[in-house]
Amino acid sequence: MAVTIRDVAKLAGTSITAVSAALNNTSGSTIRVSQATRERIYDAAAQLGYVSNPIAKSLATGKTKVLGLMLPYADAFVDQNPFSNQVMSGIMREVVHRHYNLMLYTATSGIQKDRAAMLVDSKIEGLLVVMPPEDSAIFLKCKKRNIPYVSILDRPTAGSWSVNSDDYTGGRMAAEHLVKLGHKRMAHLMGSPDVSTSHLRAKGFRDVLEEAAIELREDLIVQSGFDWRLGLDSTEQLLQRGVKEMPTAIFAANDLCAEGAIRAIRAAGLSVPNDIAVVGYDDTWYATLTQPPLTTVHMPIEEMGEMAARMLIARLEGEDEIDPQPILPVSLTVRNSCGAHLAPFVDGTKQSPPVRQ
Amino acid sequence: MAVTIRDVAKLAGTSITAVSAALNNTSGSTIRVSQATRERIYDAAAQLGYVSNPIAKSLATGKTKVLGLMLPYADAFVDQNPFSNQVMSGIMREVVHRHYNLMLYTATSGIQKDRAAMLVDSKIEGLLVVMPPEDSAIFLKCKKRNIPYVSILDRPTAGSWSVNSDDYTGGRMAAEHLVKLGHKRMAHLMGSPDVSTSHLRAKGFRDVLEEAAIELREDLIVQSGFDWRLGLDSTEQLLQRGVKEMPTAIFAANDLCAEGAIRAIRAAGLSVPNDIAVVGYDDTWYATLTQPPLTTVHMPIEEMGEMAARMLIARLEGEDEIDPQPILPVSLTVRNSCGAHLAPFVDGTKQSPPVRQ
DNA sequence: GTTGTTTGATGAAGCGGTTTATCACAATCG
DNA sequence: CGATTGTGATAAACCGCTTCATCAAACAAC
Repeated sequence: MAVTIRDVAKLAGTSITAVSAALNNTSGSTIRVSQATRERIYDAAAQLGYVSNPIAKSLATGKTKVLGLMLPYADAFVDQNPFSNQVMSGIMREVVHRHYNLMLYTATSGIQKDRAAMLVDSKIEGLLVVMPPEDSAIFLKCKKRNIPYVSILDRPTAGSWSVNSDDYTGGRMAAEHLVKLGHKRMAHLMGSPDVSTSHLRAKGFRDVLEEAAIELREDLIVQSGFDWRLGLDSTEQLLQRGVKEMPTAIFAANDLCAEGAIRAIRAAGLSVPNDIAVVGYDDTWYATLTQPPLTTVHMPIEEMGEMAARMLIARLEGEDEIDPQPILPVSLTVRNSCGAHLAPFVDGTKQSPPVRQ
Repeated sequence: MAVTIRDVAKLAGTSITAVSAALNNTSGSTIRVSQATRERIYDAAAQLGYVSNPIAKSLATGKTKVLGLMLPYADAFVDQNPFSNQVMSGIMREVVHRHYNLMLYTATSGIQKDRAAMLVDSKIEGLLVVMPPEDSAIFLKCKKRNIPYVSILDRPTAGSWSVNSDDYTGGRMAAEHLVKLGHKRMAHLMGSPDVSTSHLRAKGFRDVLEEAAIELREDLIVQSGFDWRLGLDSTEQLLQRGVKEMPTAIFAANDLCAEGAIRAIRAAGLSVPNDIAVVGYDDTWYATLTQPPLTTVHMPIEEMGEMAARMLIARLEGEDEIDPQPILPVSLTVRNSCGAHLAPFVDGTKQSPPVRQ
């Protein structure tokens, strides 16, 4: 039905081999094609509207030029969190750039985790996994099939390839910002306990308080989560301590969690940032929509996706000298939820905002 | 390297043909395999850990069991709008259920539209396109290659396959709700003018006002867009008319646009819903996060994705009797942005909320 | 003038499956 | 009992492309 390489060869009056070589611009091969025949072949191909069949090519070469992307195991996460979108954007950018394709896998409602792993077949050369659960069956499968993989947001272990951002420093930045603004009683709403990022951020937060010689209250470091409902609930509980005991600042697990915190605070008749300052994490587009706009730790999400794709492709192409566990830098995006826009720093010309003692 | 069908045949002491037939549970074929050999083959396959190579299979059968998904041409849309996530969820559900795979394509920053179309190759059997621009090169390409496609949210044209929701009725529902609540001066922030949905919704809105014998003010039906910034800007302009002339209710292009409207209203020192009621469209997860939570027209986004995938697969498998242009029903999700929760309906037991004349 | 070497080109063997055509043999039938 | 039917199995062609091994001719070197 479709026009094949044979048809081109016939029309050009050459061998199939020549067509293949000419069309692939083979350079390192032993096969040579003269300029004259090369042009005859081009003409014939153009005339017939020939496009090479990638399936046949894959079978012959053993390469598909397709990467897999496994999105995290939660509908809510995928649906509600802008994170996966951004990471996908980054991945796509690199994948397109390197002339690869992307095959999508998710373990959404209805199928078990392990069913999802089954789907990963030899159509793909490598796999990108976002926020894999601890004991994912996918990795076993990949290892058995010898499919290289790179995970995004995963605790780096020996020999693993994973892209992370600097969660520890992120935690520090949030804390440092609050400390500079004069806060003494700060709470941290921790993210999901089974991802390492949560602990690293908390550690950064703790270390800064310690270095600043601020009393570390363990009861202000509470388990919350990456959902705004959880942020709301946790904050409500913190507020029940009464004015004297409640924190003057909250470092939330992520932007959505911060949204919940802000709501709880406002619902209690208090003001952000005047009564309680709030810092988020991620700096997704959502951070501009909170009221007030959220001061938050910026995570280079797209870059992480891009980096992961780049690493995986580099590995597939046998490139050398790839750092298998890069940690991308974070930064602090200052908006209005901490009052820093009113009086940036204690050491600046303006007064620091009033902070309840 | 990997174990092939030949290895299995050798170990089982049968022909390759028999292995192929046995493992595919061929029923309609002329090839028969006895129960005894069948089991020998199963054993051998299990023993060797054989998995069939989908590439080779594709080459032989001409089918790849892969669908393509082309996401819309805008970074902001993909990144910020929960829509594409939800539609993807729906598609994945059906795709997994029917044992297909999904290949992702996007035209993100850096590559031209037409480059994106180039990427679509014969690796896919069919293509799903979300919100295609008018004169997309993709469709030409698909037609040339004879790749069937189904579009989601696209003006249905003769012979096209596309999934839509009932935008006209959606527009009506929003308007009817407001009319029931006693509003007389209503505005509509229209969505992007180059998608048909915008016009259909506006038409529904207009028709209801007309039927209710409410004066139709064309200057209150303004061009806005699917972004919250646009909603904010448009609403600010509406508010500049002064209290006597400003609308008592606004029907926004979508939830994000409604968010902008709410902000503008509150920034002007007015209240939602007491001064101005707001209705959104889409009912994405974001609608629960506006303040107050948004009354909005629910669009069955996941179902639309699922439906599109189902149609495409049905077509590929030669199934008959498929409606090529289904229109899925919408409904109204009533929350707090119109005051209906305070006094549901004029014909109910409660008083309708006070509405400025 | 014989021997290398380079250039241009090709046939044929895969890659790992599916499928058609063919065949041996046992069972059923008039 | 010869003819027909059904069952079980297989060899070989094919899907469309890459690539190895090979070769003829032109060219350079000794």
